[in-house]
Amino acid sequence: MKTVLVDPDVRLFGALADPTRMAIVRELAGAPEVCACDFSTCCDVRQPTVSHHLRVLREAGVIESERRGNSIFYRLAPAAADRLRAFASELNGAPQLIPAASLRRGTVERTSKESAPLS
Amino acid sequence: MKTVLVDPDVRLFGALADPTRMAIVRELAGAPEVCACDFSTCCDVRQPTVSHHLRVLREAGVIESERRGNSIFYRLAPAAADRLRAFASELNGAPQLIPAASLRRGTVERTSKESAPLS
DNA sequence: CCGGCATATTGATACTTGTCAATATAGATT
DNA sequence: AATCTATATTGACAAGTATCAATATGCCGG
Repeated sequence: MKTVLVDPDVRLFGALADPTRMAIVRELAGAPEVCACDFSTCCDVRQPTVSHHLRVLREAGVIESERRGNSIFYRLAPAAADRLRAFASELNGAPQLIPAASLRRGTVERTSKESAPLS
Repeated sequence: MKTVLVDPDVRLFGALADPTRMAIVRELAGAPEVCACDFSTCCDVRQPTVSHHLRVLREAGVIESERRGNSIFYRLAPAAADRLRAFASELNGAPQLIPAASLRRGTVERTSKESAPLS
């Protein structure tokens, strides 16, 4: 499997980038845990499809599973929300090497040819 | 286009669920803005592919663009990180209707047949 | 150990998507 | 206007994925 070749963040976002899986995740966000058998109804897909999506979510680290008797219960992985927040911080908490203001004045070089000031 | 039919969050995660787009986003996280012409080199794809990915990211609300002369400069949309954090809160800040402890004691009913206590 | 229930896997199919070469569009410069 | 540079669009193709029916596996109760 390519499983290990993909960036964990890309993996995480890929897991959340499907309407059925989003429905599963939102269902899990509203309860401490949910039996696998309950997703089929709420997501309007057949059982094998549910099973497939649960696997994707689990392998991406979004959910955790626990067998109890015949049933398997799923819950959100505690780390999932943290990983999202960490990525969010990566976005706007970035080390600002060059102050945006100086760029606006055209006082620093650019990698591209264009160097006109901002409109 | 189905454009408007898809959940905005699914759209957002879909935009981040590709290694090339992730590279673009990370590049943008390290600088106030980047010229479109610079992504082709850093992401090792041809210009039309870069253009395609930039469109996906823009339509998902991840990035903003601004034309300046011949070039077009891109930067991260300020709201992007906030949306990620909001979703993260949706995950673990969920309204806990039933205290997890009572479930653990088996004092409430479940939608499924299984009702054995957690291991 | 057998039948029944819950979940997983397989195989097939339709749809989506990432990529590129070729071409089009838009702005700037001469 | 002609042309150059930068970006976008188109069309084609390969690869990936979501879905299902059919089937397999695993667990429990008799």
